[in-house]
Amino acid sequence: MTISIFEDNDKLRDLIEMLIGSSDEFEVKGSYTNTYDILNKVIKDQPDVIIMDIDMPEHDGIEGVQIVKKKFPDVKIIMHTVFDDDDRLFTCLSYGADGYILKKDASSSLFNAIKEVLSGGAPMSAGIATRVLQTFRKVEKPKNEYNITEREKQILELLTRGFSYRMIGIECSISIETVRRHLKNIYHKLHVQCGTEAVAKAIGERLLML
Amino acid sequence: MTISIFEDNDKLRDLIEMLIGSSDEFEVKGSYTNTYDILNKVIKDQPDVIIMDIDMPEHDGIEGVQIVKKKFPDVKIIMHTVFDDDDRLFTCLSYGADGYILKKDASSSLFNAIKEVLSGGAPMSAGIATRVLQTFRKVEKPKNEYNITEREKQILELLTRGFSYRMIGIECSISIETVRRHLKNIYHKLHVQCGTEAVAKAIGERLLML
DNA sequence: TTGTAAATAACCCTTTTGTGTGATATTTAT
DNA sequence: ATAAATATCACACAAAAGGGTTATTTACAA
Repeated sequence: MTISIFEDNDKLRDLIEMLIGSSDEFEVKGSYTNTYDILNKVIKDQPDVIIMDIDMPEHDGIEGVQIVKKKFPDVKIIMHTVFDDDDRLFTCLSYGADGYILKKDASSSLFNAIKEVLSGGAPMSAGIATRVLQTFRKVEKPKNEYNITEREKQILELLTRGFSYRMIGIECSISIETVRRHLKNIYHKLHVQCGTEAVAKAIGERLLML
Repeated sequence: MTISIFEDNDKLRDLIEMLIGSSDEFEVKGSYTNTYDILNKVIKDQPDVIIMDIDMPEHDGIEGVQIVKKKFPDVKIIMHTVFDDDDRLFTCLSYGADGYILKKDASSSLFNAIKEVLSGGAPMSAGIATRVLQTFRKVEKPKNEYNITEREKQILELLTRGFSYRMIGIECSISIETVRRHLKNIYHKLHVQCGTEAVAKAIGERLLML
């Protein structure tokens, strides 16, 4: 199994290289200080796994993940970084990173992570995994802080689907005047001036499911 | 640290109980064959961690997760099940499950999982973690398949914020007629009939960030 | 150079929206 | 039982939206 390393800190890079090279299972094919021309580096090395730092000068690891995964989706990429903010994390994941290990973890984590991706897993530091699962938590209740009634919600939903006042009236079997009255109340409750703004707010605040 | 177990298979339940009980760190406070009246069971046991099977007669583990997490979000729940289908997995995660371990994994996994949730992590079997990360990949698509131009996007965004045609014109320093023309083009490109529908579609398909 | 796409603008005309004001059932909660 | 929401309908009116058509300018690529 072959590994490529992208890490701009010389000491750390040497350390990782040594750590991995000392194993008889893995071989370090290349190590680099940034992701400049990364495609050719990957083509040359043909690594099974890439250890990717994020913060590197000129061409960083996020760029690297994006480029490599687009061309070689089968190459496993483990992010190895100090950053644990949501922004960078989810950007990397969306580009297809296979693992996300924080540098503050023991270096044995990195070694285990390599074995884990190779067996089809997705190694993550504890806090990272928690953050990822957090995103699946249902947005509790549509808290309806605006006191929109059921009828109003129904009408708002039809509006969202592009129904005109008249069509809404027909759909709900009520007069267009009633539709107007409902929408009037809705706009007032949502503190908006018009239908488009109401729709944007309703979707944005998850008052209705789309 | 105290544990409660929900598992209808008698043999397996005994095994888990023994496995955990043999440790001097953990104490099994209760073990049950289904999640009937689970709230009172949890109130009585006051467990730090719950091991939760999914497939149990009458009241299953999915129901259990939902009920317990709603009242006691701080109790850690590890799903321990044979099922690895997306449906059950993401349902449990949406209810707030903290870990998801497959029964086919070594039983030491379960033991490690308990330690991991207690230290704030989110233990998952390898395949599960991969499945979870997979969902972030397809989210990546701000790919403007409708060929909306920059100018059009800007105008669409103003519309979303409740600007009238006239206000958009003033904001962009163009005549209302031009605004009209742009919106006309936008509606055509998005295959919608009116502004509200366009806004709903634009937000829904992430054509613009809100 | 010519052609295509984007942005700009105007005119006409109909329908739709949004608001103000008022009123009457119907349901729900106290 | 009674008060408070909620849902219903109506009328008038100004403003806005949306559709059709045509045209000019700019920029960039074939």
